[in-house]
Amino acid sequence: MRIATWNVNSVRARLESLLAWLEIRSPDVVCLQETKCLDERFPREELEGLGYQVAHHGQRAYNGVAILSRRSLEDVVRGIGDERFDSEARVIGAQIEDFLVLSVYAVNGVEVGHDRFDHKLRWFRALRDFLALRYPMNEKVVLCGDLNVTIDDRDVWDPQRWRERILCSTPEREALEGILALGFKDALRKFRQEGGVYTWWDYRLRGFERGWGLRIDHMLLSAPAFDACTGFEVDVEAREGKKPSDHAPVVATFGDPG
DNA sequence: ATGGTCGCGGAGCGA
Repeated sequence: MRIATWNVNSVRARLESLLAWLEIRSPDVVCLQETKCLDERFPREELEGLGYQVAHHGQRAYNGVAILSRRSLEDVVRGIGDERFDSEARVIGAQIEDFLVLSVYAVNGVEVGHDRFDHKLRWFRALRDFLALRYPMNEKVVLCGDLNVTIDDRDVWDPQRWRERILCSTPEREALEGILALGFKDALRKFRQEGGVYTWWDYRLRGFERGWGLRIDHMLLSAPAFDACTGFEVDVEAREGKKPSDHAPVVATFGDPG
């Protein structure tokens, strides 16, 4: 079983690249973020044509999350059951065989001290409460997505430059730590301890060409999922081509590496 | 400190 997560920055703008990537990599499950469209504009038929069942939770122009699965997709949950936050489409979950999969797009927060920064911290607390209520950690829980936070300075190309700035600040890292404290572990760190693994590069700074990256897309695993995880990679090549997303896909393998 | 590039939707907002 291979599970991927990818912030595509508009599923419609990225459809050609996404379809080509799915054909080459053929993951069993794909969590998408920033689909940026209503459900009726989601390219369902094209994805079903590649053998995927589709669950989408979208809105007009912003946000939007989806789960694609070549295996049976059941018990779809949209939102976190908190009306303070569910006007923005940021969370979708589903059961896929013995995995509980979540596709999450965290609040960005703009900058430290901004109104949206405080909103981001409150949103993380609400997400934590939702997970604590609905996701038994003795199951194989796979929380995927653009969490818009670096876990520590190994996830930052220039920690001095990014010190206490958005995506890297102590309050954000503590908010993410609140999720991890439920019992999740960072899939990457089962395999690699060194820094320099990034998933996002700013379009504006021409960050990819300069190696100016951050790791803000994560796969957080419950202990049973962590134990079952046999591989992890960031597909940096997908950030290279023409008209790329600003994020690279992350792919984890569970069970037989094949 | 500032600006830079995308995508949506058709001006300005969000990232």
